[in-house]
Amino acid sequence: MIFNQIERISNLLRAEERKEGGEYGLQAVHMETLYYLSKCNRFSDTPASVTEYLQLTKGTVSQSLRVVESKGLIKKQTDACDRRVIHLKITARGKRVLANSMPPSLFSNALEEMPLETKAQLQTALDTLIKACQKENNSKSFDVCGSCRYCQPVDDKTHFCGLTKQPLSNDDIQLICREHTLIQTNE
Amino acid sequence: MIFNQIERISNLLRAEERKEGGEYGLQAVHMETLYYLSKCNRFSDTPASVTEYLQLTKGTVSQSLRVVESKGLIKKQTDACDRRVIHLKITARGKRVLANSMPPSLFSNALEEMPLETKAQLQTALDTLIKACQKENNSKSFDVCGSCRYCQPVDDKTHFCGLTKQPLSNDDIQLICREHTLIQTNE
DNA sequence: TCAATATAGTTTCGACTCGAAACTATAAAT
DNA sequence: ATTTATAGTTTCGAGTCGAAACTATATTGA
Repeated sequence: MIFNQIERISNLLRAEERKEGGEYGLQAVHMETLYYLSKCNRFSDTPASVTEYLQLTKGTVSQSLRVVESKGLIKKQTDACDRRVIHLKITARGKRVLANSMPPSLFSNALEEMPLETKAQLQTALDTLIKACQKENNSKSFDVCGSCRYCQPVDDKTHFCGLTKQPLSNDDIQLICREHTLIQTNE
Repeated sequence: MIFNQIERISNLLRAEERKEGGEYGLQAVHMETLYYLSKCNRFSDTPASVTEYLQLTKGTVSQSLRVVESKGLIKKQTDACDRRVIHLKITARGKRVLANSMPPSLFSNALEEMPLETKAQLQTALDTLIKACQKENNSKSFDVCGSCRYCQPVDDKTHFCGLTKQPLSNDDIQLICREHTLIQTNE
């Protein structure tokens, strides 16, 4: 029953993405890519990360990125330390498209209409579901730094990533990281 | 925030559909088509209904259906009353594929793990969200007969559809109908 | 240190999606 | 009986998608 609902909402979302993206000659997967890039941290804005997030092949993603780049929505930047790595930066134009389209108005309006209490319940329940899926997938949780086992508080303004050995700001820890690892729970 | 979660779950679902479908040479949209056909009623198993449900164009759907048919998962049947209309029937093979793949195990397992109370809250909250989306879309709600304004109870075993003038069984009213219309609420 | 191996990304191919527009066929309306 | 509407198909071009071969850079290790 819940799966029916998820499946339906997923189709609604995809239809909206097609509709919104269509105005700019974009496909649904382009919108999903752009949206991911707007939510991920500075270690996770690479073709490989997009590939893992969407669970496609790197060849497929490479082609889609070429299209999105050709429309002037992202820009490629070679990493300074590792010249194999490319960072995908959303352009000003890309940000405008994204701001107009995501979330699609169908969802922002529907969510606005919902009672606050129902929204709070929905958020908590979805969080439980996502965590269960992440556990089930047992790798690649693609969540925000704040909920990662490697994230350590330093003071009230900074945190520290035990994996990349990099400092993280309060803004940083709200971004999605490809290296995100679930906090271990003993059961 | 809730939108982030929905977007993530939607990507997880699509990835699972690709994975499960891939074993049979099927694409994600093929899985969604098959799943829809397994959940819809006898008035709604047509190419036009699939088109409206997925919000694609009829040309696109026509081609996808040809592929799904060529793999022996559905069969086309011309309607007896209106020879323009085609009914899409899932074959035994199609049913087997569907039973193996939908819901994908990632979701059935994750849902199994969730506490009953959380599940109940999730279901209620998702229902509210879907209803809000249906209202926002103001047409094409694609929901089960039971929640349609045209559905009238006759006795404890049968109902009656005021639109198609057809009797509906208790099983029937749990299937998705393309003519589904929201019960009007005065606000 | 230099060769083997691993990693990040691109390219190419073939099957398929997707929208748009032209098309066929049947039914309904006038 | 002729329009008009509806259901579905076909064709075209751009793009997705996976698989496999490819380039380029980093890392490993003998």
